[in-house]
Amino acid sequence: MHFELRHLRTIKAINDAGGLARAADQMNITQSALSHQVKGLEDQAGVELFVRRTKPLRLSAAGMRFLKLAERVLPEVEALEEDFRNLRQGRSGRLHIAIECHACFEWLFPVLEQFRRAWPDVDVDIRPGLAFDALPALQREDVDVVVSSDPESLDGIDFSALFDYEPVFVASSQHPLAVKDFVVADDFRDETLITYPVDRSRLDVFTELLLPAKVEPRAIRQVELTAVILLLVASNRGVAVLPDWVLRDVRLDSDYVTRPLTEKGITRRLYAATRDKDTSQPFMAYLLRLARTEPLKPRRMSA
Amino acid sequence: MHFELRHLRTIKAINDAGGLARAADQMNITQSALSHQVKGLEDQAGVELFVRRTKPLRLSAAGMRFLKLAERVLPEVEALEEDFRNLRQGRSGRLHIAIECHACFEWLFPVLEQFRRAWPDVDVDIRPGLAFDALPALQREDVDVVVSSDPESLDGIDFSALFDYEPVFVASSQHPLAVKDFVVADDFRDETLITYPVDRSRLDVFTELLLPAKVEPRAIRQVELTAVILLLVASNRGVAVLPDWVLRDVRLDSDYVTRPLTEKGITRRLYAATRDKDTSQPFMAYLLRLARTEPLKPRRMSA
DNA sequence: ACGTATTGTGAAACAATTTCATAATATTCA
DNA sequence: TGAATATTATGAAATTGTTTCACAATACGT
Repeated sequence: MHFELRHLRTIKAINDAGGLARAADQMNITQSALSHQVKGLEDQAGVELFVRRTKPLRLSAAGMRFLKLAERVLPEVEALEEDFRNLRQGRSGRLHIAIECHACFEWLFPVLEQFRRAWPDVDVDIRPGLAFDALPALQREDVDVVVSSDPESLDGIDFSALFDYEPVFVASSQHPLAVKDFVVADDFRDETLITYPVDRSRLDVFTELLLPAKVEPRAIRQVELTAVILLLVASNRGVAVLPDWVLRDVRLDSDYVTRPLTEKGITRRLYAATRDKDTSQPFMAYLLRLARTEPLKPRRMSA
Repeated sequence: MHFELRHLRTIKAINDAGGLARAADQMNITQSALSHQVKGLEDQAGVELFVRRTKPLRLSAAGMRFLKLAERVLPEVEALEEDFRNLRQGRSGRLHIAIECHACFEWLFPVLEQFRRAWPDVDVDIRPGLAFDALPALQREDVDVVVSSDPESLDGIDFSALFDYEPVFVASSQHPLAVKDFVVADDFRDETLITYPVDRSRLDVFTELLLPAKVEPRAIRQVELTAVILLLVASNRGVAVLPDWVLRDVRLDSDYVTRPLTEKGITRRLYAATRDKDTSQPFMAYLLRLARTEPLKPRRMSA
């Protein structure tokens, strides 16, 4: 005994139309087909769904229960069908974002706020847990966008450049290094470096400066929140290296000094990784455009 | 685009089994059949339901929504299937009863109370509104049992005798007629007769006594509740004729007198009308047995 | 009781699902 | 990395299910 939605649709149509013949019309099949179908259904169910004694076919008590089920279930099914239609047309979808760079919250949040207004049917979320192994998760479709500054050549994955940024040294204006025009790797030897609590391989100071120069800071202190890092820096408990966009406000604050790393400064580029089949989806394209233009109007890509 | 429960079952099975091949095993079809089915479903939906890049097939975001639907809908469908299984085995069903005789509540209620304990899955109800046209309603399957004292020969309808009863005259012990051993039609000429608010054709006093004798009571007062009728009778505001089973307690009460109608008394028989296809259903047979034996142990059928 | 409206039935046409055999692809483990 | 294994995909044929056609049977209204 296995019911099908076809059966639910049939029962509902017959009830709505008030008769088998009229229902058949509405469903664009012959009355005969419906009659066979009802017979088959009643055989399967082993229960009489209709009162045969009367002429315009009417539902029996058991048939009524069937109808109740149909009226609860069919709208849900149709809602999903509608959902899929939207999805096919790119009006709805899922946008779960993994961020490898810990500081990206800072510009991503406002971007997503704006995105949400433009695409209310898209299911937006940030998955901070997946900082590790974000790209495999992208391939497995556990997430839909990965924000990263380390593009890899991966099958089926597109990397779209978003914008360039500069990892910038920040210290208290009381700090000895404040007198220098720029800082170099050796300057960190006697400093306490404050970083996000992530692996060195994903911190620009290390990958771009300290590891190549084989310099180890005197101490490292890991702090979760950007605001707290800045607080500690201001009270001279250590120094930090943060992306320039995080330091927008700090640059104007006389408690801090900001200095480039190396004489020329270091430039890094941020990318959004997406599955190639999604990259040109309307809402995805919209997000990428937004992420390229919105975060920092003053500072654009340099190349 | 038309989904079927088969598709929901497929998605759920693949998710539960963690792979297409294992799911096919569980569903007792070949892996190939499932593969074709999934392909067909994705074509219809126009949406990728699975991540093909990985090997044990996994649900995509859209597939997850489909799964959610399946997990909401399938249990409901299975519940109905279970329901129908019970119904086929006669364990569940509907028992909506129409009573033509207004006083039948008195014995029917306790009977149904006992019935409900024995058949908890049967949907029991009394439909008092259908006192008129109860038999057509029975044929239309609007109700399942009609309690009546007027059997008709009707196609597809069985009348099962339940028990005999006697319509009995009841009056205050202060009433002038209390001195008589029995009452006759003429005795009503100067009385206020208290009856249920139904048509005369369904009141034994009229059909069996007053109409044949062409006697009209001085006044008629219609009262809904049996207890209220008895109250009015006790305070000598009128007389009534009620079935003996209603008067069981009253007979022992010195405020009342009860007297037979005519010298020999009148005997009526109560029937339960059912559709012939239902009459031998287990729970229906149980109800009829109960209704025959339970109401009045002291008084059984006389013929 | 007759004509009309409605439902039921069997055989054939049509459409779908499933199987079989085998290819293609991913994953695992040495 | 490359074989061995596990898993999914595909095409053609067999099977099963659904619909149509033509007409029979049955209820309903006047």
